[in-house]
Amino acid sequence: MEDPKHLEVVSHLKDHLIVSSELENVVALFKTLGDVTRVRIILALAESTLSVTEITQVLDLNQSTVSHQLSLLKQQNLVKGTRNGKNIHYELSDRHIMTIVDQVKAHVTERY
Amino acid sequence: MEDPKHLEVVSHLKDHLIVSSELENVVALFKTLGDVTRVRIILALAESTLSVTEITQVLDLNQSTVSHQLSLLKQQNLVKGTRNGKNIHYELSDRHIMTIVDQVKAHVTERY
DNA sequence: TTGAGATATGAACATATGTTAATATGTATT
DNA sequence: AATACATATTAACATATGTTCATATCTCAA
Repeated sequence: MEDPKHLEVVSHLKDHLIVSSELENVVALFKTLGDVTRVRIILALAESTLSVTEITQVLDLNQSTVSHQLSLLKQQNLVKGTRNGKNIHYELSDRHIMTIVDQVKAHVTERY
Repeated sequence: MEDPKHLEVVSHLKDHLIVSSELENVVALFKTLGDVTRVRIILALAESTLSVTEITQVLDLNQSTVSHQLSLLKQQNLVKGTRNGKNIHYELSDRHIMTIVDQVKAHVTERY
């Protein structure tokens, strides 16, 4: 009843599925994108470069929340900030991110 | 010192950034992909259709853990299972997922 | 150098999440 | 029907996560 090829494939699978540090990085990135606040910040920055205060106002968030989340986004290389006097202008560090978001949007829209 | 266009853009941004249910869905999908165990299961299923027991053996996981995580993956339409006697064969429900994973891999690899 | 505005940081808290053990449910075989 | 195997479910637990308040740090202007 069982396909002999299947058994062979499965028996060898264990050795081939390595827990690479690359996997850890991919997952960490997904985790970072798995929060509404952070994605809203990303979407806002996709429209325009913004200071922390501006993000706070535009998204109706606590200043502290914005700083904390920006810090996580920076750690993942998703945004970068450059000081401009008293303000820090934040922007997406990479076009790639929007591509990813669009990709997932497409997946979500497809269902049903 | 401030670009007048910038001010205008920002002042209108608040109304245009809607918290859509689509956003919620995108984020939920990211959150689902933001766990090593779940991604490992996805990567395993990308190689071959597998039963719960096989996943358990191949990935060295608790049977309960596998069932729980498969349940979450099913909720997000990432995998589907079809009963086959005592076993349930799980497979990726959609090619899209691997595209997304690859996309993110590319992003991660790019850094430095 | 003092004060005010902008941003970051630390601690505390409530909630969410992942894993496990125990058990229930489903399915085939005898 | 009884047993064994496969999968799902429930409850419990420890840990992780997101938000907030309070406060620190940084920068400019007076």
